[in-house]
Amino acid sequence: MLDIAEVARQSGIPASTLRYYEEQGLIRSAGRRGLRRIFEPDVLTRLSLISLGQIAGFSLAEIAEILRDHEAPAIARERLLDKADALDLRIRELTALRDGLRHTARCTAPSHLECPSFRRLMRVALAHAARRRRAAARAAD
Amino acid sequence: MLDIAEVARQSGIPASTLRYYEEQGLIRSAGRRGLRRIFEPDVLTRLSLISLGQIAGFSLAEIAEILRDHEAPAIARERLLDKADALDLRIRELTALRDGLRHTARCTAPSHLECPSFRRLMRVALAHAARRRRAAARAAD
DNA sequence: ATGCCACTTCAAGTCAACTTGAGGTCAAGC
DNA sequence: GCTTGACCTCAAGTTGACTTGAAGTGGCAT
Repeated sequence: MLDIAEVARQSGIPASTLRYYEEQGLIRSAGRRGLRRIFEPDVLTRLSLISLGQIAGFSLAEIAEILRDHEAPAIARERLLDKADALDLRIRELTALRDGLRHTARCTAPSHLECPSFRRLMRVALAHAARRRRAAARAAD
Repeated sequence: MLDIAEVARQSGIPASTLRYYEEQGLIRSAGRRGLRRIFEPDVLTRLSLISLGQIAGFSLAEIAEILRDHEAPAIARERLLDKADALDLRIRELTALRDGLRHTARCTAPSHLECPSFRRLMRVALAHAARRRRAAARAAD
């Protein structure tokens, strides 16, 4: 059994955040010793999963939902595959962007705006931004 | 010359956001017709660049700085290459994550936690999260 | 010339994900 | 048994990127 300071030390996540995660239902403590929370060691695994989800671009609310599902007998496989596909798209975008940045740094043309590959990149950017706004608007319903 | 509604229409960015961007020094209007802003058409290029920067993970403040540099005779090539390298790292992480998600969905092992590749993925996640926190702390100075 | 309504400003609100602070409790070492 | 200080709660503050609302102005079609 670990106290909150030990969990913080081993996970690298501040105690304030751990309390916040508990309040949000992302983790739970095994009980209390007096006032103080005590945690089972496997909370560290759960915290890894939470970090993983954050990198993947899930909100904490989504992560909470997935973790709930995960505790049920069946794992939400479809959800994971969806997110993998979304990551694919994002990876392609970031790759294009990276290449665009390298090109921009290398290219000695008088203006980057004359460069077709740079202009293509910008079109992708606006399209992506529009997509994000639509997604945000949908989520606001 | 374009009015704000036309810029909004062509860029897909709401007028409220365009005013906000102007206030933040990201774009500027060519002048006013009465109270109303009028924009030169090349503001659309600038807005593309802003979206591009956002995808790349720059904050608006960073984008403003880069755009300022960009207007000076020399382009901040080094900065761009730095960001390209940072993107490389991020792309590698996301790729690992995507593969991990696909594996997790496919893998029928009783518990993913027993799977070595899944466990490796989780270590990467915690390390990444810690790095982000350190970066945020540095930025807070 | 007049009325509409797209524009304007400015302050305040929102959202996620935390952090901070004040004031309180209690387990443990001396 | 007393102090210390790590822990607790709960409310409020913070940051970034905007949005919203109220109240005002003025360009332009009729």
